[in-house]
Amino acid sequence: MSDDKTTERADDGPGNFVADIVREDLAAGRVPGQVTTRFPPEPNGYLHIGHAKSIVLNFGLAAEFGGACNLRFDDTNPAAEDVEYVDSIKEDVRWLGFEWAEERYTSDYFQQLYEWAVQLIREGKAYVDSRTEEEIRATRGDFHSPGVNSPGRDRTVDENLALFEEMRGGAAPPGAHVLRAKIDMQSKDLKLRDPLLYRVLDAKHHRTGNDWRIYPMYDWAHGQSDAIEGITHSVCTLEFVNHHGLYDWFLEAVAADPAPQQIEFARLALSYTVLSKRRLLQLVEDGLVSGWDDPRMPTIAGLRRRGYPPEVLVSFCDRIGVAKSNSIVDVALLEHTLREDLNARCPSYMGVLDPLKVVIENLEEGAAHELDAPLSPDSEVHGTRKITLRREVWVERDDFMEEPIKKWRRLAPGKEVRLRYGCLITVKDIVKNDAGEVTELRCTWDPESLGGDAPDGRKVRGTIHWVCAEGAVDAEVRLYDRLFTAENPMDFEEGGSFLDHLNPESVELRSNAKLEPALGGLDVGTRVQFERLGYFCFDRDGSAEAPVLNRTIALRDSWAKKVKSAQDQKNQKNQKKARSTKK
RNA sequence: UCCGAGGUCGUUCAAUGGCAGGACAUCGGACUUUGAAUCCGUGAAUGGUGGUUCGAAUCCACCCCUCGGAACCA
Repeated sequence: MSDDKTTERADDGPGNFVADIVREDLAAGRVPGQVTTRFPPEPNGYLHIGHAKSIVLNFGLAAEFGGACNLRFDDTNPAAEDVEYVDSIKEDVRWLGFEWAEERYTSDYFQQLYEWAVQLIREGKAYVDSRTEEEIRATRGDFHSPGVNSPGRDRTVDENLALFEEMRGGAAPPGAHVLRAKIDMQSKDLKLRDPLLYRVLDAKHHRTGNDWRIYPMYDWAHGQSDAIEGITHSVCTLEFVNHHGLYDWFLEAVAADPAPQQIEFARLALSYTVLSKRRLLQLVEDGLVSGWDDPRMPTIAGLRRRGYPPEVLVSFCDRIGVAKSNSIVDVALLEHTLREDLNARCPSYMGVLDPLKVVIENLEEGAAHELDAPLSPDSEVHGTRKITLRREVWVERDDFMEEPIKKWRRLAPGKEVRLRYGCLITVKDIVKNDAGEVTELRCTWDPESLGGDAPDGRKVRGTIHWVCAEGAVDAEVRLYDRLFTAENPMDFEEGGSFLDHLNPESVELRSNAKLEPALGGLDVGTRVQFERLGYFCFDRDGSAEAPVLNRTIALRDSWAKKVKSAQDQKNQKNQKKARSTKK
């Protein structure tokens, strides 16, 4: 074999330091039983592509090392959480292609957590503080000064037990008492300055109803839940690095053995995108998008509706790597991954978004030429479909220029172009309305070119898409673009907001689109390429008779890029000129 | 200012004391019945200063920069 070298230097993809840690732990015999991870969303919002990174990491670790990954809803704050979110989260994880070993809820552990808390009180490691929220905050100290001990620290075990029962049983109103761990108010690790374990909340929990009034705080609940489930590697994002000491302290305090290990990685940030539940919620609530699944949203539901296959998100997460340094991934990488997948997956049809009529004058009225056209230029996998050429066809308005710029290959007066898989036509006359708008192109065709080949082998550089007027399917097409115009939408001027960077052209409607007949009656969710335009997905807003399509992403367009950069240069030159003449 | 986590091409991830490499982006070329896809190619980086070493992105010291932390949120 000639590939000794390639196997020796196997391309093992981008880095994943978490997988490295697991591998080392396994090699050193530090993993009791099987590798076990969990994906722990709080059911207070929809999942987005940032969560996909965590999902792929956690489920991927379990798969790679033959272990298991649980889905755990971290539902310790009934005020913010709801079943609506539980359902959407499950749907999204499944759609991404992952199946959890067990579906768990932190609320499943409320009883155990409570018993452990009582144990901590008995051991003098927790106490009830009866001061106000403000007092507690004020005595915590800050970065530079130590905290001051709470008077609650001196209460006896029995006193604490009795007070804790008041909290649990209903005698104490919300805010009257909290349970705190007795650690060290002088610690330089602020998280260790007697953190709260429990607060009293008068809220109905979406699962436990009114069974409980005391609700555990994240830090108290999370590590213990990990321990209960036998999680070996508890992977979380970087902002929890500051909780690491407390995570370990709680585990040690209840003698969890073996103890899970918390590992922090950098969450995903994407250019031209906002990924924070709070801000996504704001977009939804302010009506700036149509909902959580608006095709412009970076939510899993939004991307799904936009036309992203789940494999694209997984493969994207695989190639961005997992590291510890905060970074912003270029959205172009996502778009590249998308196009790569769609190019292989989608059959290519023809659709005209902004139709302009072409009449082929020397093509006999009533005549119909039926042709077989391939559904993929590069492979046989998609087969062919029939298209029909008649006297009247639709072409893209953008494909005609009355006064063509240089290197223009498409329709222009006197110019010959190819109708893809159809024939060669030449523009003879332009018909305009009173307003001076072009309404019709009168052309002639070369009957010898039926199918699109030049009979004498002459070079025809321009090839455009078209749709036969008779039998065309009317459709609405929505052209989506990036939601924000700024690379980092969070980089706004003082007094402004990320909304200042909203792209006013993030969606454009083409309500008069004409599609080839083969596109009629396709199922919602079907993905196709429109030749020369991009990839499109049938949306649920449409019907078999009146389809609605979302543009998932445009094809790469090096011509448009060239035209634009030429224009930019011109503008710059003009500006310079203007400046120098001013002087 | 205290504690903690980080700092490698434009971006992102590698190289774990031994020739700084891949992907995306950029630019150029070939091909083309999608100005697509594909193929080929170009340019581009170790935050700084000292030290250890035959040899340092990697080890040590000091400095600089970025991010996170003082919720009865997760």
